[in-house]
Amino acid sequence: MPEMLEIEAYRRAAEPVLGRTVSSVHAPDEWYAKGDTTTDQLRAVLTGVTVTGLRRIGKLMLVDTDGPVLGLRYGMTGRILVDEAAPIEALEYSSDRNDPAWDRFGVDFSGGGSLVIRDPRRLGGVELDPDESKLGPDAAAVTRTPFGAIVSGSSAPLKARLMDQAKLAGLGNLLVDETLFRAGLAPDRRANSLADEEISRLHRTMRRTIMVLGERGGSHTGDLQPARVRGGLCPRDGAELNRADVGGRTTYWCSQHQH
DNA sequence: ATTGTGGCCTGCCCGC
DNA sequence: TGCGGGCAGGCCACAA
Repeated sequence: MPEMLEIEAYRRAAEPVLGRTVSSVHAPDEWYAKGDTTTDQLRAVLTGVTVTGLRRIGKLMLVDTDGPVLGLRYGMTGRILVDEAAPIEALEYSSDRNDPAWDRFGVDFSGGGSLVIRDPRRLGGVELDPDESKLGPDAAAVTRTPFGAIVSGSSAPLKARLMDQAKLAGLGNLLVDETLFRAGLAPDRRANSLADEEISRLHRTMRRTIMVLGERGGSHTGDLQPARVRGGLCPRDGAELNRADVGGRTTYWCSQHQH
């Protein structure tokens, strides 16, 4: 599913639309307009604007224009199509089918081309001028000191804290499980129980994991990923993996080396 | 404020 | 062969 790595790939794929002007807006799904935004508003406000920038904070993609900022969320199954081409053809837990009926939002540009969100399960959404201050620092960029404060500032399970987008933006279920697997930390530890050395190790490991999986091609390319099934065994030491709900998400971790 | 829970969306897969 | 239940998780509303 799209976590920050996939959203970054989407952002890069969208770069050809920089400088283009929106000629028409396709917004057939009222459910897909989030916050105070309506589909009428999307059509009225975006028609005629020129794209001036493309940014990403965590899983939120931001399209800057000479009008409002357009915020795009992809949920679990959303993909981007730029000029009819998809940079990522298949997603974990999504369909291999590719049905235009799943186009929930899109814009056409003067002189040709388009930007479309195709999302079978409608878990993504579109919002005008989203409140960027509601997100914590991006996980790929956060430095040790603020990261330490984020981890230490909560008694919630470590995994829940790392997935709290208001505190740290970008990690989803797969990236977090892979990071904790590599760092040797148990997801159900209380976040504020980590020693300084463990926080440093977690910070290093998180950033390295984001980098490595980014190079491999996505959040589903982790070493733990093939073992994330019932009865799976730890790829590092062969021990049984624990499977439990942590932070509201199905979580796999090694019964031996993650403490 | 923090933390935890449940529901939403829908396609796919498994077992009967 | 068809059918139904369970499952996936990002996000939000809500409760305590």
